[in-house]
Amino acid sequence: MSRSPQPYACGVDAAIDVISGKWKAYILWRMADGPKRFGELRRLVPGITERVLIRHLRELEADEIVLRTEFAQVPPKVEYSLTPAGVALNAALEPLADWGHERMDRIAAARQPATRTG
Amino acid sequence: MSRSPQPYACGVDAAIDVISGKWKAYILWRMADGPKRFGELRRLVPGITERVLIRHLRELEADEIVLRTEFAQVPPKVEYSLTPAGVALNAALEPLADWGHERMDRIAAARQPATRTG
DNA sequence: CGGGATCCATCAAGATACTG
DNA sequence: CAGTATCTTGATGGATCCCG
Repeated sequence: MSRSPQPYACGVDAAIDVISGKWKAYILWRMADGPKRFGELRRLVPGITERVLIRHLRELEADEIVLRTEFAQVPPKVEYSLTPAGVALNAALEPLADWGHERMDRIAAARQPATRTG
Repeated sequence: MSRSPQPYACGVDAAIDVISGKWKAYILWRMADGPKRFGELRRLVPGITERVLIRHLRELEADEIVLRTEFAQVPPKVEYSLTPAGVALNAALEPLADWGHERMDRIAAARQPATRTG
């Protein structure tokens, strides 16, 4: 998926397209409790590289999910926060999160090729 | 995204991982009103190739979202239907679909690089 | 009809290094 | 601190041909 130039058949397509980045949903989740700085997000999303983080942030910004606020200061400071649309998206994600939560290990199991008992 | 071997941080990750295929949500949507045959799905999802369709179907099957039923007949017949988990997933997708529906053109606009008036 | 196999294009994502 | 630039790779999606 991801940013197909085609018109969407239904709302799901569009929504999925917005959050189908590898870490996007996770980033949104982390921003739910308030604005975050770049460095904060990097720490909150272990394993992500700056390049990927900034890229996801930019895409989310383009989709009006997050708001980037730049402070003109001597030590650079930028804050990323959820827009109203972002808050609404997070809310819409809740049932999905719930569904995913109870099926999480089933899903994880499907991604393990073998049983690997030893 | 897609089928990361890592454990999920939250339910959203897992859910997104399940439906982040290019056509997966759309396929699920189409199966909501009853079992579909392979050829039907191919017609219902215009533009998809057999390879990609079967691949998505297999993955959804592995995630226990769809059930594949094979009929031992002279003309081969296979039916794909939603499992209970698949039905629940579709239900959980509704708020997201709603969100996506009202922001659809905003999202589509973000994917258009320029204004292209001419 | 319902797939499988192979080859290919694209792009998201990761590693690393550098800058204002 | 908050990015940017370049290179590489692996996954996803697509085209085409073949088979039971």
